[in-house]
Amino acid sequence: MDRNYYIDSLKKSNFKITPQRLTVIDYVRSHSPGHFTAEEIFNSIKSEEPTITLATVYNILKALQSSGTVKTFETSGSTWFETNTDFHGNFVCSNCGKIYDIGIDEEGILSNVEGSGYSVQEANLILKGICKECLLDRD
Amino acid sequence: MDRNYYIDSLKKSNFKITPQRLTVIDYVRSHSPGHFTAEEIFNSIKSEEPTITLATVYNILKALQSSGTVKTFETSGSTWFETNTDFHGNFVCSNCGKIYDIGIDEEGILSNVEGSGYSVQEANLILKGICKECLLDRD
DNA sequence: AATTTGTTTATAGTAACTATAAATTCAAAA
DNA sequence: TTTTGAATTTATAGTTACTATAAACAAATT
Ligand SMILES: [Mn+2]
Ligand SMILES: [Mn+2]
Ligand SMILES: [Zn+2]
Ligand SMILES: [Zn+2]
Repeated sequence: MDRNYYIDSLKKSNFKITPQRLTVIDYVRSHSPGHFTAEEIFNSIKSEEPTITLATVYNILKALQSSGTVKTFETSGSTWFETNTDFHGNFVCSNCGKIYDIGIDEEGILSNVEGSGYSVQEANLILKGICKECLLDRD
Repeated sequence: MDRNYYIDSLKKSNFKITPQRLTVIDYVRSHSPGHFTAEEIFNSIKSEEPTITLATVYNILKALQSSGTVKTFETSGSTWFETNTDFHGNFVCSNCGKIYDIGIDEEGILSNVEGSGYSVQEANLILKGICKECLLDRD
């Protein structure tokens, strides 16, 4: 995604543009699509942004989330952030820890739920198992 | 589910039967189907089991989980335990906090993922939104 | 340039677990 | 039925991931 997409989305939600926010945006953009913890981002950018704190990274991610450019899900005791805002499954490999995006038919799931009278704001499908690569290595 | 189903499942996995484990089993059985945190269970059973600690409740839930009678998922910063081990979605209402079980076609999702070469051990669909009841009250 | 309001920083605090080791108890075997 | 050994519970300390607070600072509107 274009850098301005993140900036404009922040502006549309009345968030200010700060150097710290731009640094986080540049980080997630250059690692996109990917899955990050706040701590991971914090550790990676503190050379470039030496006064930043972990609390600020959490705040920035919350701002990005509320402006719609970042999504989250929880698993293995922590919160993961990602720039892939399309509906998809997140497959966590029990062996190597990598997280993979899996295309899933949104309509099939949501029609089911909304048909039962619920109004869905957010949906997360989290899968655990062994990934392709690890299955091959296991011989 | 029958009380012996939990007991036999523990035995099959070489877990011992203790009064504390039976108390937790009785609790989840009598609130089934439901969604519990470890703390919730701990607070509810400590009148009956006055020396029990929260660590023990966590241990017991881990034993039940590994013997296959209890499943878990994470959302809103904590781990939820449930006795419904069939594949289903968990809908969390943003308004009242209640969690509802939603029937979902497992085959449709898993065929998609396993078709891509992954071996799935576990799948969790977590939905957030406004529940039926809260939608009606909102007028 | 001045003002306002949002943001960052530093730091303290909390919630949800997890680890450790001693005391206890379960259950299989003698 | 007692003994035995491993599993479990308990008490407690520790950790991780996150949240709150308030003062210092900076962005953006005028
Ligand atoms: Mn993803
Ligand atoms: Mn459920
Ligand atoms: Zn793997
Ligand atoms: Zn509700």
